[in-house]
Amino acid sequence: MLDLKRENLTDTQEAFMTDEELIINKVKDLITSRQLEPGDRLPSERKLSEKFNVSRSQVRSAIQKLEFYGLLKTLPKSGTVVSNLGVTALNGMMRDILKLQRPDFKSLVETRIMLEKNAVWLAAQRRSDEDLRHMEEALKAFENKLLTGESAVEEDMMFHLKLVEASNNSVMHSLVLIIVPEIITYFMSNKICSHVEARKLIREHQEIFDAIQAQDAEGAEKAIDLHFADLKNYCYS
Amino acid sequence: MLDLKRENLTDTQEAFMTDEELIINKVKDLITSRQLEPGDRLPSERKLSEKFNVSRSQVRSAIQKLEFYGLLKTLPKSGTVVSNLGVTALNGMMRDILKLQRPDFKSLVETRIMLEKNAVWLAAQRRSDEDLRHMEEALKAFENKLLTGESAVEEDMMFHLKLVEASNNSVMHSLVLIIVPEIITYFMSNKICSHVEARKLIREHQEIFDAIQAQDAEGAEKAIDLHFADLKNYCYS
DNA sequence: TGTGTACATTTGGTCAACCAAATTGGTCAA
DNA sequence: TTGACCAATTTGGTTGACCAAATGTACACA
Repeated sequence: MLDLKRENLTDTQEAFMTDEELIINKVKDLITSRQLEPGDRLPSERKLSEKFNVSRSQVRSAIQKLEFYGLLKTLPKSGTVVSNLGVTALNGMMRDILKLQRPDFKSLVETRIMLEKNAVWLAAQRRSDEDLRHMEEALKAFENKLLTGESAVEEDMMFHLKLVEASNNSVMHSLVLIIVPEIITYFMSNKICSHVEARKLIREHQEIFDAIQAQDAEGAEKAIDLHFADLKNYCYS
Repeated sequence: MLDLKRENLTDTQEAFMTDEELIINKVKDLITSRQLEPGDRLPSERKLSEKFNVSRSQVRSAIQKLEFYGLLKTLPKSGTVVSNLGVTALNGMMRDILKLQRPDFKSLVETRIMLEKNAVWLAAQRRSDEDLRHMEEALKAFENKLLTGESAVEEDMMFHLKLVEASNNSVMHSLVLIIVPEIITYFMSNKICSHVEARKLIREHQEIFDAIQAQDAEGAEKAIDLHFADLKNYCYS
C-alpha cells in the first residue's frame, strides 16, 4: 500500500494526500497525460480498486468527484468513460449550479439574448478570417438541413456557437454553451415547435453573418435582435 | 414512498426528478428557506433516510453533492452542518476547476462588465422596495468597513450581488455569483491592490444606487460603466 | 453544588456481499 | 457467411452490518 502510494511522488504535497485524493490525481493524470483519451473507457471500479490497492468504495467516491468536475461520465451497468475535457469541466459545474436553482425560462432567454447580442457586437470587431469560415460552414450546414425539411436544431446551435466563438471571449463562449442547450431542452420537453418559415431563419442568419463580415457592430446587433424577436415575443407573452 | 415524493409538488418538473435530485432539492429548500441557518446541524444521515424513505446511500450521495457545492460541511463522526453558504464556498470550488482550465482574465472581466451593465439596466426597471432596502444595507456595510480602513472585498461583492438580484433574473444572478469570485481570487493571487480612494468607490456605489432607485436605466448603466472604468482600464492596458 | 470520569449512544466512514442491467461471446439455424 | 438468440460474465448500483471517533449522560466524588 505504501509502496504504491509513493511510487511516483512528484512533490511534497502528495505525501499528505488522503487515499481518495491520491486516486483522483492518479486518474486525472491518466487523462491529462493523454494515456486516456476522451471517449475511452476507464477500467472497471473493481480493477482500479485492485490496481491501487484500496477498497472499491474509495475508487467509487473518487470517480464520483471526477464526474462532478465533468472529466468522467459514468454509464450505469456499462462503464465510465472519459468525457471531452476542457470546457466541459467548467460546464458541468455551471450546469449543476443552474440546475440547483432551477432557473425560470424567461431569465434563461433574457440572458441568452443579452449574451449573444454582446458577443455578436464583439465578433464584428474581432472576427478572424478563420472565424468567418467556420460561421459560413455552420450557415451552410443549417441551410442544407433545413431545406430538406428536417429539424436543424443542432445546426442552428452550432451557428450561434460559432458567432460567439468569433467574439474571442472564452467565458461568454462557455456560458452560451451552457445556456442554449437548457433552452433547447425546455422547448423539447414542452413540445414547442416553431413553425417559422425556414427561409426566414436562413435569411436572418445570413444577415448576422454579413454584418459581422463587414465588421458592422451596430448592424450585427440589430440583426440578431431581429432574429430573436420571435423568441422574445413568445417569452414575454 | 410515493406519498412523500409528491408531498409538495410545486410543478410538473419535480415529477421527473430522481430520488437523489429530490433529496438535494429538499435539503436545499430547507437551507434557502432559512429553516436551517448556517452553522446548524443537519439531521443525521440515518434520520434523513428514514424521513425521506430512501436508503442511506442515497442520502449520503446527495449530501456529498451539496458539500461539493459548498452548501454543507460534513464533519466525520460528528455530523454535517450548514456552512456559511455561497461566496467563499464557491471560491474553493472554482479554485479546483481552475487547475483544469483557466479562463483568461480579460474575458472574465469583459463578461462581468457586460453582465452587470445589463443587470443594472434591468434592475432600474424592476427593483422592488425590498431590493432597494437590501442594496442600501449592503451599501452601508461597505461604507462602514471601508471607512475604518479595512478591506471590504466581501462587502463590495455583496453590493454588486444585490444589484444583480434586483434585476430579477435568476440566471444572471447565478452567473455573477460564479464570475465575480473568480476575478477576486485573481486579484488576490496577483497581489493587485487597488489604491483607489475609498470615498470615490463609495460615491460610485451611491450613484448606481440612486439611479436604480430613480428607475433611471440609462443613468444606472452610465454609473456602473464609470465604476468599472478602472478595472476595464487595468484589463486592457 | 460543581466537576471529572466512565459508560452508552449517535455519528459519519468503510466494507463485502448481493442485485439487475448491459455486454460479450459463442452457438446454431437459415 | 450471416443473422438471431441465449447464457455467462462484467458492469455500476444498492444494501445492511460493522467500525472508530465524537458526543451525550449519569453517577461518584470533592
